[in-house]
Amino acid sequence: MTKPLVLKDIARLAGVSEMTASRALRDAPDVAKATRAKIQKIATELGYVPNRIAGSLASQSVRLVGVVVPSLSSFVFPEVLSGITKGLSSGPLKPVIGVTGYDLNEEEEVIREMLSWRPSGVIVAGLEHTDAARAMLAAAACPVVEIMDVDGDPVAHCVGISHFSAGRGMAATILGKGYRKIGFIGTKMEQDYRANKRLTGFQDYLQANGLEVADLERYSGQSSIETGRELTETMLARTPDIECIYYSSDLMAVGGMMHCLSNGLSVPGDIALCGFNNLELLRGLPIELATTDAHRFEIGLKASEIILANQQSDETRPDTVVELHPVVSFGASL
Amino acid sequence: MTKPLVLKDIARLAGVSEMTASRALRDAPDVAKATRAKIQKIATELGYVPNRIAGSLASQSVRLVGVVVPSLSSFVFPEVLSGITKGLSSGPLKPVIGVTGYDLNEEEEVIREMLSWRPSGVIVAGLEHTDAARAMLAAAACPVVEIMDVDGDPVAHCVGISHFSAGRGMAATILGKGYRKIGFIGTKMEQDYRANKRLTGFQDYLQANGLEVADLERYSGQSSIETGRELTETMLARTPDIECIYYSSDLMAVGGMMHCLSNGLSVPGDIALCGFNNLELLRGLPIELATTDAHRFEIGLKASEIILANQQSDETRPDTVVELHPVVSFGASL
DNA sequence: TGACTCTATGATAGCGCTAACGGTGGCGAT
DNA sequence: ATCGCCACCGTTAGCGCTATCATAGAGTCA
Repeated sequence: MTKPLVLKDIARLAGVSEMTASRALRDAPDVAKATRAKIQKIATELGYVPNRIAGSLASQSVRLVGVVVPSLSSFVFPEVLSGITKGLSSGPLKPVIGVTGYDLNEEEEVIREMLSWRPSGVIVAGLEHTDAARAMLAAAACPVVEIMDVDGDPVAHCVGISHFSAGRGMAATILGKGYRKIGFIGTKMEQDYRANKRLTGFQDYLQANGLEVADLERYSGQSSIETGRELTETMLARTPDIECIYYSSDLMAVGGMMHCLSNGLSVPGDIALCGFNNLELLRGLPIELATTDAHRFEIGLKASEIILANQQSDETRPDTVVELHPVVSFGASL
Repeated sequence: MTKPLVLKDIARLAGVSEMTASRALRDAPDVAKATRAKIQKIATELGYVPNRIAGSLASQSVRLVGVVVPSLSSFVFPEVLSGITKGLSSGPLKPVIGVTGYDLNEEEEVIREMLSWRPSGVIVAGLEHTDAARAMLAAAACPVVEIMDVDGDPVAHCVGISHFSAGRGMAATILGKGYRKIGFIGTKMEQDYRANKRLTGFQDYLQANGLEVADLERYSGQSSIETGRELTETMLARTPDIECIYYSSDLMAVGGMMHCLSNGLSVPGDIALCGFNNLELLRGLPIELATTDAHRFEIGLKASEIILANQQSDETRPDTVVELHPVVSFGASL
């Protein structure tokens, strides 16, 4: 315990050179079966854990993929991570998560940190970055995939949906159902670009149909059931004849649903509700919420596949852009 | 882009030695102001990102703390991570997350992977590990903190609550309210040790009062609102006169609540409900759920403080064990 | 037997950075 | 002048591994 165990120790004890020990422990070829077994036995017994810092430096390869997301508590990114984990599970690459808190400067920091470990790939949520972050991503010596969103100018590869058209799509669905007096409840956070794009798309579609958002309520801070509930109450008090509310997130919409349940309002009879993301959480609620599936798992999966496919760094290979198409699930709340 | 930028390049361009460049970029002392500025300017312009692999190897220090958790989608660990992030935010240490999927063999793998990077600390959820994992943690050259649970035999430092007494506490609360016919709905997953400890504590207390669990329902897979709802329905159909159900997680209890809301059952009139964790999610629901606060944020915070406090590796310093005490919040569902 | 494999192992030389120590020059104190 | 001291910068020697090439030995074939 006093002296950290190094490869040299294992080699000495096994009576072989460091090189042979290294090969044996990495399952590299060119080692006799008996030798390999002996070395591995000694290493296991001593609890030797190879120093990957040294290994990575020597081999100039780090089998890690940096994943940069804004938040883990918003319920949306864990599923993206599942997709990434699934996609990488067959190979030697492991995901490493970095969280930015929806702060572009923090994101720049996290990206710098990630790149300083010279990973085999980087996956970043969103298309909006600081100039420095964009420069780093563009100059990175590994495949880079921007995920979640396709409305913008990707640095490199890109997998996501158009939040603009998700907003339009939901507007179309709502109008199709005959609602005309429509409210929107969404985040005030400027840096939640995707939520804002949905609002823009939503407003665009309404406008194109001679309508506009009848009432708009915005909140700062994290979306939550509680906030959704409060703002729904506020909006209904202010604009009692509103027919339908579109929320920038399912969680907020669930809050709206809870307000209705608590106050004896029928959904969609008195008021129609719809959210965004199609969170797992929606299953089992008293009312099936209309929402848009954002393909979170598939986005993660696809992103990891792109990383895998670009390992042999072709450099000349063009950047992939994969646009998935958001699907409105009607639910019973509309 | 063809040739990766290294420190030597920066040094050459600035007309200084590698050592001076290194010092300048690390904000280390013994560099003249003007020299430092020049070097940093060149580095920024060229988008140089120091190679931390090399840096860490040379300095024999990795400013990373490995955090090993079973899941990110269960809503409970993100808050622990917030605590850790908060605790580390003042210093140079950064958390790195590993996910095990409640699988001890996978956990062993993740721990090995973490330790192979020679981190400045490791935080692991739970006290149950494979023998190999325990051995690695015990032999680790950095502070190790096991979190969430104190019922068991910690390898090193430990911060958590007693899930056994959380179970007892909720049983006491329920009995105190006068309920006698009590059901339990919990995970079947053997490896969710903490949930099982709560059940044991719960049963113990009932038994000590001449009672036993009137009906028991267990599920495999992740806990969810949907599953909670289904199993509540099953249990109420089988044992209609049940008075109170204790769930192994808030999410399941919310499912129970949703079943009641949908079926016009009054809570706690017809049936009382209680969960565990005191998830953020509970705020804003139509009925305030009785639950036990597991101090998730504080656990993360405290764990990171222990890591910080043990950086100067005293070796002789005794292991810290911090037991936080779960707090039952009565709610309106009991 | 020599020439040629092929397998298993070792010696050497880094990977890109930093710790540790060694200068150098300037300046004030004696 | 001599010494000491300090601020600044450079030289050297690794950190713990692995890529690469060299080499020993055993087997193959003409």
